[in-house]
Amino acid sequence: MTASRAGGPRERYRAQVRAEIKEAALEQVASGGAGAVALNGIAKRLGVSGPALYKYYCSRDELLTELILDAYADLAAAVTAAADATAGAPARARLHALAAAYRDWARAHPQSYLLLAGPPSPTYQAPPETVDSARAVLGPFLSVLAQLRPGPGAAALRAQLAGWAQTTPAVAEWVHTFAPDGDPGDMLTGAVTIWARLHGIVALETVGLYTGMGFDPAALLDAEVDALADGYGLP
Amino acid sequence: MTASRAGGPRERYRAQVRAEIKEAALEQVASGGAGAVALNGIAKRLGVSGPALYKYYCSRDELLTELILDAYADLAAAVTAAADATAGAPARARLHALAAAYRDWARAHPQSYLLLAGPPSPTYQAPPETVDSARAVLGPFLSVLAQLRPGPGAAALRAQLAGWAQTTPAVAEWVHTFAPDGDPGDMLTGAVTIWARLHGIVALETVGLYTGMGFDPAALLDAEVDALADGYGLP
DNA sequence: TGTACATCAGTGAACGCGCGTTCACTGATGTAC
DNA sequence: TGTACATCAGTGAACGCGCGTTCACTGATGTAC
Repeated sequence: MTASRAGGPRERYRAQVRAEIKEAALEQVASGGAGAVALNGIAKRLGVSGPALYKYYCSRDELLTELILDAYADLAAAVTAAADATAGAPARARLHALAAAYRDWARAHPQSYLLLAGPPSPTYQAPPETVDSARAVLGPFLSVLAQLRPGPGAAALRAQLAGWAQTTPAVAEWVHTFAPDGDPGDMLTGAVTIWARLHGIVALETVGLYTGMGFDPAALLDAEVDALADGYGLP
Repeated sequence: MTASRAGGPRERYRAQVRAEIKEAALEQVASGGAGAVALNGIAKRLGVSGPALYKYYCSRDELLTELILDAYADLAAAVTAAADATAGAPARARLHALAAAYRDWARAHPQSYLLLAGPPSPTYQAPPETVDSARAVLGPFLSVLAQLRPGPGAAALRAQLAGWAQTTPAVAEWVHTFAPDGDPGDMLTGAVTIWARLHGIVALETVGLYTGMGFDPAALLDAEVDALADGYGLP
């Protein structure tokens, strides 16, 4: 038997073509959202017949899933880079930096952001890996929030999330990785809160619902980050 | 000439059929999002040939636009009802009620909410009426926020929005309608802030990104509303 | 009240499109001996 | 080093689908006199 060996020329070629396919698909996403991703269109752009793509992806949905996972990874990398770049700075300043990195990524790849924000098509079923990917984005925020003192208002939420961490070891471990000294309930409360605030601001901006309203979304983002930092007593 | 008179039987029939078409379209939206809206499918459900629909809507996009406007109106009605039902109650309690009404509407019509939250298709161009419709949703929040004292953090945002109200009479008028005694800059700041927070929480819930996270979105919503009320010094 | 006519809802056929996907195949490429 | 063979990327034709939209038309319905 003559199988293609790992790292062999054929396998390397495969990886490269897969990357080219994803690149073309990303251009389609950028130009018209998830709905614009069409295998035939990709094939045409690569100068190849349609069925050829089935040597690399066994369905359109599989390709979409990879695009989503890539987008998550990309966004996570941007946020992580901001966390690394501000290591040692006061928590509030870091939070501003992470939030700005999140928003900037969305502005640079608006349609990719919408890909993460919603189901790409009625029939599409999100695979479970996407949940892990979302965690990668939120992780750096955890490390920045490590010293938060949650307000009394979110008691119910905090209790629920503390319970989640207690019953789900993977979650507790994840929190511990990014915020070793933090209380899991507090940390998760902070993460979920900042996540929702970020998404709200960025999603409305991305779909264009601020159009015609005379304000800079960055100002709203800053105000919300400050409000959160105030509420949590961050320095 | 024998034109069909306003209120005549033919015109009444037209209105009824248009409503049936929208109803069928709404079912499609509910089952698979905006992408699932297909004229042929609607025709089939109404027991009518496809081209017949063109007597009522001259294109698919026109139908989509009506669905969006209807959804906005429906959501606005739900929020307004909550405002009316709590007239006279403390601002904080009313804010909770409006936020809950907003979320409840989204939970009752998740796909319709997604219709508002994003462009239904790559080619679709949102008509300007939708902006006015969004205002109708936010209006009741303005009246509830009438007595807010904005924190110092949002100075930049407040200044920008105050400027917008000054240069755009329609906006100033709109604010005045719902919050006659409020400062336009403060009012708009509050409205935009609560809007983004609501949308963040509700959108993440609607697309299912909280799946597997052990908390009740209502708890998050309550915590965020409380935080906002605290920040704005609402009773 | 009766009749002739204009209106208009609805039909059926057709157009042209692009889609995802399958299949049997060809021909180049890497591999094993 | 040369040769025979297995592998596998890519092709072209085809399937079946549903879509939005147009067109010329029929037949019922409401209206005007």
